Amino acid sequence: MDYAGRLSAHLPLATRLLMIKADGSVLIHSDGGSYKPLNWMSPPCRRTEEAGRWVVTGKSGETLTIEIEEVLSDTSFDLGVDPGLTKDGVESHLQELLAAQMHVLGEGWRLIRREYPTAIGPVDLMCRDAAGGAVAIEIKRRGEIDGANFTEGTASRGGGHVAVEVKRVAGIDAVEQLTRYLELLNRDPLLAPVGGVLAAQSIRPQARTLAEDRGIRCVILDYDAMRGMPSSDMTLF
Amino acid sequence: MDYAGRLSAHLPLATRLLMIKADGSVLIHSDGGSYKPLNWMSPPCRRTEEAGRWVVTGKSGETLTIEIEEVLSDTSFDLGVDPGLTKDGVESHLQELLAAQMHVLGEGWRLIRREYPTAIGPVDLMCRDAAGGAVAIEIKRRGEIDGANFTEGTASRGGGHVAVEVKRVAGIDAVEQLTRYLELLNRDPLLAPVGGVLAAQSIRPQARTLAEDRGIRCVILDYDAMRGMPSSDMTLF
DNA sequence: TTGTTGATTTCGCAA
DNA sequence: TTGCGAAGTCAACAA
Repeated sequence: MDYAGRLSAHLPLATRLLMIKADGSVLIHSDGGSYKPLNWMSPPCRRTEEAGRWVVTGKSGETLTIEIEEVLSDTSFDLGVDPGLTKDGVESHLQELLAAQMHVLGEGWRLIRREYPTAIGPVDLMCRDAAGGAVAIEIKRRGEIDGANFTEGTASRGGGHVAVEVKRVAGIDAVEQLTRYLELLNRDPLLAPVGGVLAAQSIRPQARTLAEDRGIRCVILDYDAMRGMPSSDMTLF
Repeated sequence: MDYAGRLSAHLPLATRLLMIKADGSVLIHSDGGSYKPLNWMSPPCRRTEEAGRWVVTGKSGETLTIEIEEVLSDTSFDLGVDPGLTKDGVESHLQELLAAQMHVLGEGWRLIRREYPTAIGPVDLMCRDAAGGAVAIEIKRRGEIDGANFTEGTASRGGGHVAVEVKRVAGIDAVEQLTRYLELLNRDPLLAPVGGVLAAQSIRPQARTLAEDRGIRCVILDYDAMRGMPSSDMTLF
């Protein structure tokens, strides 16, 4: 095998596993290492085959040339469409954690339901604070809060309803989104008044300023601490 | 498939390609994407097999559970030992190029040695400018210079010694690193005074500002042009 | 479209 | 063994 692209690489003659995916990409695996192949060609690419010689040409002109001395096995299957992979331990995991540990938001807080539906989209968690006020929570892992703390920010207003937004990587839009939720939720006489909480593992100063200017409480979540607390531990670390 | 480790992941039932390498590692590939499998278990790991159910346990206790509904094909081969891969065209290649083309840094510059040792680490290249001043070069491919040019930056000071740093992906730390080298090198009365040059394929404005503030010359390397010059051109770009 | 950041990163080198 | 930086990184996501 010879590869000529951003770098040059050469593989001597040996028994290897060649994989051709549906998109034409080619992988050359050895019998060890990790999931990374010895060499490969990423899609999009074209492959020409002639007399034991494959030439795979990538989009940018890089070439992967494979000389095939002997074929030990050659199988082909249509895998069909990929249903996709679902990962937890990320957003949804933090959502679970916070749902199971409402107390980190305040004494007496309790969950109403997850993925609370609204006209402009679901809020991750809906709950009530100690005074019985409704609380909406949207979960993401890291946010734009920076330097805030549970003990900081606008205190939970007794009896007031609180919407909690936990953003992952968002910018100021997390505050904007929470603001939209609050506007909508406050139109419901059964919920209003609804306060807001922006919760994240970290919040940028800009977002915090904007949030607090709108009376939205800023909350920092300690993911490691929360992960150590709950009863269920599907994840090991 | 279910994975429980640093995160949790689930794959629904579908036709997939399972690969077991000689070291026991397991790969689950779909028919697209890149060379990265949908899921995997890195070595070292152990695998137990029972009634269409594989359980792969990693070193740290993470588990990969695979339920096998139907086997379309099952082949096994001993690939033997891997002769290994040889790569060119990365850092060392650019180091070679610059070592062979000192003239791109200035007329009359010449190489002293590659991997020049210092107490805080090796400088990739040590050379002398036209006036006989010592020059230290550390090679990486892309850097944090952005918008600089050979004709820009602090001009090579006649007779002064110049340390040249060529960073690949570094941030401002490239400037810091070069600064440390310069401090150390300037303690050597046989070398001092030693100037600095930060060379890269691109440099971020921040780094350039910091560098030039410290009297470090900023240099952009034209990799394509440099590669086109020498006799060998195994790589395409 | 472009840039930035995280990854079950992997991989290499050096201390 | 450990730690750090590079990768033909890949991939998700914000600007």
